[in-house]
Amino acid sequence: MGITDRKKRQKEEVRSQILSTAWAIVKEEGWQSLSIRRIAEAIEYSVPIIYEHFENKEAILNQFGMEGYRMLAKVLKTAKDKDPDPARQLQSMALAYWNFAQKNKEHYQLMFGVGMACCEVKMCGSEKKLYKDLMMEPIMVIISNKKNTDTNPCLKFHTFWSILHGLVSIRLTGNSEVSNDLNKMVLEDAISGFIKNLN
Amino acid sequence: MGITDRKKRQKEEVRSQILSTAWAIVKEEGWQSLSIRRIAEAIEYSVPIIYEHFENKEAILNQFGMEGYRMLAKVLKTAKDKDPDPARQLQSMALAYWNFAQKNKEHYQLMFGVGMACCEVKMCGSEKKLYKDLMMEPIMVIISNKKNTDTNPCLKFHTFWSILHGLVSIRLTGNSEVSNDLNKMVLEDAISGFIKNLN
DNA sequence: TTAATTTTGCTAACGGTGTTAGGTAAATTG
DNA sequence: CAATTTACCTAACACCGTTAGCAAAATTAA
Repeated sequence: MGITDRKKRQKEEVRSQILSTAWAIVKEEGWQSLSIRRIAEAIEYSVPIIYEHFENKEAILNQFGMEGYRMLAKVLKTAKDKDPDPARQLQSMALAYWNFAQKNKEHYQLMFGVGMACCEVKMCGSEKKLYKDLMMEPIMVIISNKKNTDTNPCLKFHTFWSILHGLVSIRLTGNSEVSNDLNKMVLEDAISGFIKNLN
Repeated sequence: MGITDRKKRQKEEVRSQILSTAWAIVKEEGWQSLSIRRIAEAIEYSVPIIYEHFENKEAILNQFGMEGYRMLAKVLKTAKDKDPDPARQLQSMALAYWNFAQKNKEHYQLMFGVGMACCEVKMCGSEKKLYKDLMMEPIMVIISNKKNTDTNPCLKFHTFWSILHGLVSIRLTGNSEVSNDLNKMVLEDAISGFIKNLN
């Protein structure tokens, strides 16, 4: 039956239209602007049609989430394959990870629940500065005690903070299955490594 | 005038009721369940009353955001004051930071835009595993090449990932004012420190 | 005490969201 | 040509943040 074939193709076409339209909206205006109604309007179909292709809005988001993980795996693989040395592999993969997040901001946000529907806490400048200063001070003391004068304290503070925040937010968003105890061990491991490197 | 005094007190009372009720809702059901209407119902006032105390919903959230920063600064300060040695100060503050995030999950989410209105990307188990395996492999190689046999590769992978994710998500959420170039330098700094520590 | 004015709080609406029940018109089948 | 399936839409439900406009109460002035 060629007719049912064509119908299947047409239905598939609508499905991919939904996804591509959704992506266009996200790219232009961010995740917060993505709504079922806006997709429906853009593809010139009524709202319930979308629910014939996806169970709900989350199902649409999941498509992009999975796509993101596949893309990340791909760039990591190519980075890894460039060199047989494991240490250089790690360096290269780290850079690839960073580049992926930069070039695919929207994917990364979805994959790790970062900055979605954020509340724009920008007004607390002075409150932020306080805890920043607190963490910065001992770092500067350690640096000044060493002969290595070209160490950037601001850079070191940022490294310190990144380690902490990465650890915490991975646990908070439930992106990991490790226990609290292991998480705490990771913390101590990472920080002691940081301090060793500081000297 | 005692009357205007009492009125001011009563108004202040309503304001703090709004905040405490909002907090109760968040604690019980998370940020996604917090709505102006639910607060109004709980304090037994109509919705517009809330707008007499706060410009909008975001203003309410900002209160908790600022409170969070103040709390964080406090615990960091006490941690720092426990020891004059800067290295031990860093260790202690790192632990304090971690404990703060654990005990004040809701505050931390708000402060750093983590896992808010997240899309629950849980279905991509196999997709996740792929990139995990890729990053894990070179770590295991390095570990096995060294004599230190008690190094946990799973722990090391998590450290590696935390550094990366922390760096990325801080930049994505706009929680930092550093440039892309500096951010990249932090990346290289942190990773080289990690690898050095791995050996 | 009464009239004018301010304060206080409400109802009801606007425009938006995700989701679904129920009905109509078109296309396919018998 | 009639019956049935398929495709699709309208309209609603229950939420959301936000605001305009009005009624009642409290305060002040005469």
